[in-house]
Amino acid sequence: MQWNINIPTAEYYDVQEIPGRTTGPIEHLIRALEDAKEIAIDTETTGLVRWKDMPLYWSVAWGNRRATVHARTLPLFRSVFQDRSKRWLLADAKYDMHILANVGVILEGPVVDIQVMHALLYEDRPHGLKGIASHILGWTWSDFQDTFGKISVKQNAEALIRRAEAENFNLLIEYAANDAWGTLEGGRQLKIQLEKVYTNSLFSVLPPYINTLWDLFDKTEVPYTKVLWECERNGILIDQEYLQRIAPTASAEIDDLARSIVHETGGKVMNPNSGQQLINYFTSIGAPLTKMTKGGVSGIRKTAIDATVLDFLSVSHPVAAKTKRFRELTKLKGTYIDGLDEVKDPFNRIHTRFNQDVARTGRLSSSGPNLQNIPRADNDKWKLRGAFIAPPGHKLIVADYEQLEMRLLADGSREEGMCDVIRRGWDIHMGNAAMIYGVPYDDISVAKKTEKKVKSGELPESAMTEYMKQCLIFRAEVKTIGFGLVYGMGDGKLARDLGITKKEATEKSKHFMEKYPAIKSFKEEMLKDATEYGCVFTIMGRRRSLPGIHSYDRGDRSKAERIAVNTPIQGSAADVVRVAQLHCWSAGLDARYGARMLLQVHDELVFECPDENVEECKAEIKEYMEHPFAVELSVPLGVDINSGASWLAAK
DNA sequence: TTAGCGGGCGCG
DNA sequence: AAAGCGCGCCCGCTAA
Repeated sequence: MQWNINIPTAEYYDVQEIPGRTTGPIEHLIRALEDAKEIAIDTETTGLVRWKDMPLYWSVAWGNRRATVHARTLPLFRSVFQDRSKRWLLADAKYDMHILANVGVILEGPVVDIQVMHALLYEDRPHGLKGIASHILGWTWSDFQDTFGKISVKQNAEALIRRAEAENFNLLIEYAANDAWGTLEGGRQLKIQLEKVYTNSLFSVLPPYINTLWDLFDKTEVPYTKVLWECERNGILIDQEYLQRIAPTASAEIDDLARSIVHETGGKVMNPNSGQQLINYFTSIGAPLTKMTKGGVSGIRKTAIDATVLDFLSVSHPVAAKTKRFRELTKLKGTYIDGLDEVKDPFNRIHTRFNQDVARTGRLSSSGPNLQNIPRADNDKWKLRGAFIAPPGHKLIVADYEQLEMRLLADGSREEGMCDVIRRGWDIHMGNAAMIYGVPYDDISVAKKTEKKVKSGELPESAMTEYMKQCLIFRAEVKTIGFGLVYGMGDGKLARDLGITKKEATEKSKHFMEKYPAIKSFKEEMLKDATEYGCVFTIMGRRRSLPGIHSYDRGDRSKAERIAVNTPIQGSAADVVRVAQLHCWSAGLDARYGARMLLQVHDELVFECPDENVEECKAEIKEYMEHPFAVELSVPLGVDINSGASWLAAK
């Protein structure tokens, strides 16, 4: 096969020369790498578990050479790995960094993840090494499975590689060296491409040193990879006994509920988690099922039986209420109680992956397990956040941005009314309601407080006056409209959410826009960018292209328009948090306080800190988070920061 | 047994 | 005419 890139011969090295196998003495490779400034590196490992698995082979590419090397040589390359002036190129960098760290190897220089580079340029394409190679280099080679065979229970990665070692060693050398060469060449091309893309920001704070996507990548994404690697490496401690205590209770409760449902439906529903059985049952008793699902990729719409439908049916059918409860409990049990238990390390710590190249907006995603969707206390009878704890002598510090997206909307639009609300330190939704309906802020505030006291039984129902109720309706309306406009909500959905007619909803959103005209202009500006340039920008100059914006399909076009409004807000929030994390990291909180960053949950950071340093550390984190940029935004950023023995207690 | 899909639902 | 954004995981179901 002829490829349109040059592929040098794969060299092989081991601790000592092996006639007919190695290419030369290992010292030659050490010397060559000592001279190299830019090196791609990859590992072949015993498996995919990042806190446990070990390297078997590693491969490197630099200049116009590539080599595969036995893992036992790694200690000999100390001088190479410790050289801070070297740039390392990797694909899925954090994975290999974990594997290397498992044998004591730390890459001290900057680590460049070509998957993140690719994600900045081509949001809608696959960012895996093989995907990048075929897309950017026009080069494909046989993947792990085609080279070594399928990983199964009986044949794990190590067994497969050992077999190749014995049976077809050259194939192994070739495969490993391909990965490194593809990474090096892909990285070189992507750098050239990133340098060509000039970027922009609607907001005023884009630092002068960011002109192109390469600048954005080099200044923020590259150091961020290491920050995230440390978060992953640290992991978060789990209270093992806590989980063990609630697991049987949960099982028993679920079983009871299931039995009761089977009984009440006369045995027609054997498994309340089966949508089909539920649909059959409710149809058989003549219950109305009108809602349809979206239909997934195929677009085939089916009868929906989700929480909204079950709520509706609950009024006349107790089975529906029980089914909903059953779903909630099995979700908690399966995903969070059993799920977390299965992935903890021997020290009861859980290591999520923070994916830097997944979300189209520039947000992180978290997986294996996802620690960004742990239930909140108000939605979880077992208080699972209480199972995430600090070790003895430590506290968890939890820092939350207050209304970050709304504040960025205020800054981006320069809507004076909204900026004013924020500068006064008002609650954003109450303040907006006051501005838009011309009601005194204090009245709404009093109404909210009274409502709270009535709910807790401290005050009688009669304490709520009609006027107070009206104030709260104003607040609820403005809150829904506010969130809705960030997501591009239509009036139909707004009407449904507020329980009013569509005509009324249209009136209300019109009224909102009349009072906050700059918000309207902001939306129009984003749509203009999208139409003219085919992309929108975030505060740090991240781009998202919108191919659907000129689609002839009205649905696709509308979707692109909603994205055009949402991405600058959601993506800018992600940028702010990212920059704050970089500040926290470069401030050396670990060295000075023994404080470690553990989690990022979009607008929230979680740290672990020795008791005696908690207050000082909190003050510093708050400062970094509230002032991420050299230039101040047009509104202040607010951070709510707390500490406690657990994630639950620190809220 | 395994893989992929759709529905549903947890979070921000 | 109607249309909310961004994720990942569990479960049931079907096909291979």
